[in-house]
Amino acid sequence: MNRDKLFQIGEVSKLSNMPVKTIRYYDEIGLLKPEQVNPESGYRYYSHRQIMLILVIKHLKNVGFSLAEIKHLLGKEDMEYNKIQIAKKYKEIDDKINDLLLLKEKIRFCLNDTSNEEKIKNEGVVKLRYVPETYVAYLRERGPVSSESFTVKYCKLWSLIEKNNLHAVKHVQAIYYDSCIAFENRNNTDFDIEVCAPVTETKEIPGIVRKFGGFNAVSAYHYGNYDSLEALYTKVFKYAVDHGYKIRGQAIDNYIVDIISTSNPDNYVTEILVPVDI
Amino acid sequence: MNRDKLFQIGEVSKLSNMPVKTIRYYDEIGLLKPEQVNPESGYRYYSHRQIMLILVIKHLKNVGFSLAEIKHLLGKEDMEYNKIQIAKKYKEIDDKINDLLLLKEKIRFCLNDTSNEEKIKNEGVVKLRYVPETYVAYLRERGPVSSESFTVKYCKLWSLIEKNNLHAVKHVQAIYYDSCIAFENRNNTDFDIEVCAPVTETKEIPGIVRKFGGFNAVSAYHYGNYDSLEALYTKVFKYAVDHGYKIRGQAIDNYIVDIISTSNPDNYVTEILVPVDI
DNA sequence: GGAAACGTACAGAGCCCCCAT
DNA sequence: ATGGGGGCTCAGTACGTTTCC
Repeated sequence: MNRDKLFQIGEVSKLSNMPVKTIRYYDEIGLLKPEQVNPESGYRYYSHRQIMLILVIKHLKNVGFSLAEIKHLLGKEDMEYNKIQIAKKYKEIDDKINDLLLLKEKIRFCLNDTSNEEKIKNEGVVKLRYVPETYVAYLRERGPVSSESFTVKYCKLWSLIEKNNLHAVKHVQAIYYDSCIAFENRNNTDFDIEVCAPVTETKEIPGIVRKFGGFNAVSAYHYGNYDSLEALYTKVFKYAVDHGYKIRGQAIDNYIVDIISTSNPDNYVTEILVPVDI
Repeated sequence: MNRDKLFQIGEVSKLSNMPVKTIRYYDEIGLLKPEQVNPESGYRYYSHRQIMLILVIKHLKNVGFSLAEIKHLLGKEDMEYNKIQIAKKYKEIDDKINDLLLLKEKIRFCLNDTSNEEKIKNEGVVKLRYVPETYVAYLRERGPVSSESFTVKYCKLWSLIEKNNLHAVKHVQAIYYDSCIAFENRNNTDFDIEVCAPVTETKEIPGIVRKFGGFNAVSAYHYGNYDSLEALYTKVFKYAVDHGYKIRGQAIDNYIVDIISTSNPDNYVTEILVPVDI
């Protein structure tokens, strides 16, 4: 039976279009042993059946099996078993596609956000806008207004998102539930603050995901670091009062471009929102 | 400025939900250096800004950047550059999705084929069927009928498919252009044989991809190894003659279940086709 | 006594470099 | 030119030991 022509590793490589190193590696891990090995030179010799096997391995690799799985599959000659494995792999690939589609969606938001940046170069312009309804993962806690405490809140929010397998998109927001007090009592260290991030999931989960938006708000864009946010808030509140809108009592920072997108605070873009009833 | 609270690595780990080892590893590769290091103990101390950076790193990792890319991105503070990189990554993901969709399609064919297997348990039944039009990658060469020479032909066909970035689906076929001679001149070593495989691409490429099918053929299924294929061919030819069909002069092996799907030749399923004009 | 540090090995699927024939 | 082997990649994880707070 072994009177078939035997091929050297280089010939096999050329025929099967598979690097020599890889074929040697397959021998090493026991996936594809040569038909013969010259005990003196260590040269490997392959039969045409093994070359076919390389094609089979390629096929299975293309279908997404790992080398370990392929080794297992080649061991069995049972069709049913293979069919089950392939069906499983099919589902795996479907899941992977769904993950990537979500990821794509996420990135699309990033791109949109940064390109939005160009059309919102209306620094300091105050106007009324409707905030559409979305679902957000949220974390509401009392605490001081300091970047350190914000960091902690964001971390907690993110842990929440990760632990519940949610998919956050777009930018993060902070809601100050007692903004009116805040502006009078600067050095208070006990504010009622919520940080939240829009997610793709569209159902409420008590304590984790809730609806946000669905109201009108007076809005303005702020560029640069957060030192001068307050002046803009004063302007926005004044706008609401001047137009006779009823202020609901919260203030919202909508971090369009923040530390996630740029390391230079001068590039920050923040929309501030004061929800009102008109 | 450095009067902020500094965090030990364990605290950072708990807050950011990132293993201690990983944070240390990020220091090692220079991705995230601690704010301070105690020169005596080697203890690392992080500020809240660096904890935010961990979230940024997580975000970028989620979006598909490698650690090296992230290091590069964090080095720059230029928005435009980041935007370009993100757009690039977006395209990468889109490509990956398309690849997976093709792969999914490919697997769907595998599953269909093997489930077809059940409904074609009509061993030896000869009947007329229409072979629909498809596009196939093909390789037509003269040579002997031996498994060795077939191996070489398949390898060449596969190289062709790979080099032209084609996407083969379903099973492979062999077309014997001088089948009539073949049955008389068994030991001839110079047959006109074509091996081909259906591809998803739907345009002809001269010498590589062509249309196949669009004709009627007498068909029968063969189970097991190829030793007894010939008897079935005789039966099929007789069927064509008996029904008064005009034989076109080729014979086609359609390898439904072959070495790619099973390692046991007893499980092989081959459809044989003799194209006819009715 | 828990938490920090350090060093080494391992995972998958190969790729790259150097040396011998 | 064609073999062989060993070390390297990536993004960590696991194990073991020692030192620090």
